[in-house]
Amino acid sequence: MPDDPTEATKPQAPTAGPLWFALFTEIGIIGQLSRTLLEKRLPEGLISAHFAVLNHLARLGDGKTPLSIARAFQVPKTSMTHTLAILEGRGLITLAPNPADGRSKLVYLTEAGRAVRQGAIDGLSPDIEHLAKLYSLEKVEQIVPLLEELRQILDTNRPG
Amino acid sequence: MPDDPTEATKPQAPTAGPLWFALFTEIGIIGQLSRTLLEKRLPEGLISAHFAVLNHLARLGDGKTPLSIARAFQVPKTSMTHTLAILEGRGLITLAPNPADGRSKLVYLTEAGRAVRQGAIDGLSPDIEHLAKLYSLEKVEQIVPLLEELRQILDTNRPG
DNA sequence: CTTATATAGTTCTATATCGCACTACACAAG
DNA sequence: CTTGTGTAGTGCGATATAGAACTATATAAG
Repeated sequence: MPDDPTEATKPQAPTAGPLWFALFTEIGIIGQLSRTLLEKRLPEGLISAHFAVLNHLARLGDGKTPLSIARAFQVPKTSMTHTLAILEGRGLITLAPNPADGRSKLVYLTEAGRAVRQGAIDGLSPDIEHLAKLYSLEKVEQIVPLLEELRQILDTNRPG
Repeated sequence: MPDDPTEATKPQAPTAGPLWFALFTEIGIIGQLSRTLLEKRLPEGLISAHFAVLNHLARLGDGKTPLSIARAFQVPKTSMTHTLAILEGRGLITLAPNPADGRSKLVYLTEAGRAVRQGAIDGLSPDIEHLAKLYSLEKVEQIVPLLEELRQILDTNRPG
């Protein structure tokens, strides 16, 4: 029935669907491209998911639990266990028992972890400057709040 | 030196970097959330990457080569080989030799493939209607062209 | 025609992601 | 204290992603 051409004659909301699809498609591709860009600036073997954790801890403060980090990125906790094991193996974070809860742990950045994060950020700055020449700051300023709002809506209406 | 506070007093482009970071962070998280949303509406075992291929072929016409599809999504061709093998195994596409190039193949949607795609789209329409109540169409219309432009810039300036 | 180089796709292998089942601890009820 | 229920994290297995090396075909140079 959605293929019925007469459907399209409905006065309100003629076909918002395709626009939403286009939105998510663009977001998917840009996500892919930016991930690739970032990973070129990371030490061998580190990927976007690893950086994301380092960045999260540096920006919002470390001493977070693994589960809270997993939730922040909307990934299963098993994935986070794996990511944290890699980071710990590389000496970029340390895992300490949570004094407030025996089931839990707390994640702390090491100096090496901070350095890797800062190095990636510094390494990206030429890329960003280059982008800034081609895509005006005004556009970025326009998009970011719109995306933040959308993210929040998707986030709070998750279970579906 | 990027931590030097005096840096921030530069008249032009005081710190565009963090804004760009925020942009890509939001895009990453929204990508993650929308992927999860989509996968709830797909048949068991099919994921976002599989749907993307079906959708691509349905929208732009089938008879594409595997490599062209890989490029459209910015994934390595080895990943596409795998994805296509899954889709073929499920009877959602067929792979035919390319009469114009003996090295190459052409990908065609089967009726089952079209049906799975349409089923996912139909299944998503309640979700989209729900989103549309919380996030105005105007905002989507505002974002999409901005993202398209950004994607194109990232796409053409890839090698870095 | 022969050779050199480039391209499409696959195979192999390593790592990432994620669901399921499990353990350990927390906390409330009794 | 004991029991029942919920939560944090892990181990394991299945599938996804991606780089390196390989095969087969195409195309250009001579």
